[in-house]
Amino acid sequence: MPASKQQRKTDVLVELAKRRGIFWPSYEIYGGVRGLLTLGNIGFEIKRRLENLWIKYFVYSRNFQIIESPVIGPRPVYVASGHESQFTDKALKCEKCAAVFRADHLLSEAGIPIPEGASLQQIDEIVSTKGVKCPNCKGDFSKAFQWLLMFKTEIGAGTGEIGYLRPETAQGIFTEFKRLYVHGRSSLPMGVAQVGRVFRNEVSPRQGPIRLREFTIMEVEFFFDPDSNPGPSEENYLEHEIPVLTAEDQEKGVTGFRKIRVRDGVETGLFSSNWLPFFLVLTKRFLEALKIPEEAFRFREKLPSERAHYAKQLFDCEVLLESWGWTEVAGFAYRTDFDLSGHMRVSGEDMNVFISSSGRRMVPHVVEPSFGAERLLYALLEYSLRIEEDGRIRLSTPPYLSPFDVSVFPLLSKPDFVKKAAEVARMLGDFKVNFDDSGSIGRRYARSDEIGIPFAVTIDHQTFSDNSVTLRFRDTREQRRIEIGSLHAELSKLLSSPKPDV
RNA sequence: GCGGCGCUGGUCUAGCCUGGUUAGGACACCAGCCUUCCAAGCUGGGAAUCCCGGGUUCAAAUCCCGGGCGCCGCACCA
Repeated sequence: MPASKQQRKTDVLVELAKRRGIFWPSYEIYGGVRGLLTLGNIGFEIKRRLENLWIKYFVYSRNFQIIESPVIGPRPVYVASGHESQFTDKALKCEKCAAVFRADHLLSEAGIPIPEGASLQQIDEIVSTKGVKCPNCKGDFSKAFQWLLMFKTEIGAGTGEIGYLRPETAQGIFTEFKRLYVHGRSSLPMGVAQVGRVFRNEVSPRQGPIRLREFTIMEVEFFFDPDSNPGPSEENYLEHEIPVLTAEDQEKGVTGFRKIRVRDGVETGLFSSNWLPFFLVLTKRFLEALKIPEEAFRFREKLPSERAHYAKQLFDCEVLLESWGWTEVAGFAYRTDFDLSGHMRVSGEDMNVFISSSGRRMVPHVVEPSFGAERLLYALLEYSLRIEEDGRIRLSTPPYLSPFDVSVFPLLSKPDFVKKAAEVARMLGDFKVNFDDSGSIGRRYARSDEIGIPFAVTIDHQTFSDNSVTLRFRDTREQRRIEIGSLHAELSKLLSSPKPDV
């Protein structure tokens, strides 16, 4: 077996990504910064198409709103959201061996319950009165310290007004809720989406493109009234099967997942809101469109101890990756009215809405599907990567998620061939065309396959006599002769993306 | 954060242990020739802060110290 077959896909992909301009570590000339990544020409386009497909599935198909809010938020926003106090690790550092522990984990493992939101002083007191020592070396701990996972900045010159870089896009939706509700014709349910950069000052980011300090989130805040809109009015989603690993199964030590028909899950009370399984089914359709294999993703219900501070119930969508195992690519949280109530309390603005059917006023509840774009991009690339027997690399991305729509090549790099090829390339101006006339035809096909361009049009001798070209398919290397006149229509058909059917 | 290992043109790497010519190769790239379909060949070419800083030495890619980044394990991952 050739060595190339035993190569890790991760290594091949990372090498390809650097060499062909998909992604690479940022600021390398200054030594690099952990957790920051630059997307190149190819990576940018694949990610942009991935985002567009997500928008098609999660925004357009449901007629949701989509907005773009600032990356910087004033401090009160993140006081109200609970991030300033909760999106933080209180940590203890051993004075002897310098190991760092999360205070809550360390103390609860030692059988000492600590009060919710304990202050640093309280933790120091507990540590000294209970005589807690470092589990590694029995050394003493220094004073507890706080590690805030949000990036902090200052708004304005010398004003001292603290701002935070957003750790999620959600708060930019919640803070605008009153206006968005009017734009949404003052009725529930209502979905508002956002795609944008978020920032998390991770203690120790690693795993290449998987754990980043700055990345792109694609999320929907879905507002509803649990009494009058407990779930979708259509019932199609109930008949779908989804791969689920429940909290109950995990507590029993089960590690696999099982296929659950949504209707059965609903009837056994698995879901705290029926909007959760609806979005899980939509996500299953989305991952199918990404060609992530059926056995390679699952929805894992998070255990109560793993849940974010705002979540009543949380499912992660995990994709199985070669190097990192089951990896979270999306989270589905039932946030209840936690966020709007928080902003109501801190800002003093009334977030209640009037429900006509019941004549009642209430603060809307929220279910939030939230996707990490870079992780999905990586998963897409890993499951698209093909390493041929002869060592050739091919990215078998779905056509609608490829960095170019089509390559156009002259068979030979002679002036008349090149001229004709340029003409055909111009004619296909509605598509993103990769025109290449350097090297041999085989080399050009290889370069084109390597970055996943699904189709190639080649101008050959016959083109000059009957105005036909060959259309080559990346995955099969099959070639079909086609009239130049029907090329546009044929490509449009081949490049169309699927529609969510939920 | 802790420990181990690593870092050399765009990519992958030889050289490092045992300090000393113009830091070698493969692939990729560019130009020309050739070429009737899958990384062919020929000729020429460009391209390297040997991760950064300091130290030892007549002399450092090579030895020592500190830092950055990467990988693996531990910890962390609202």
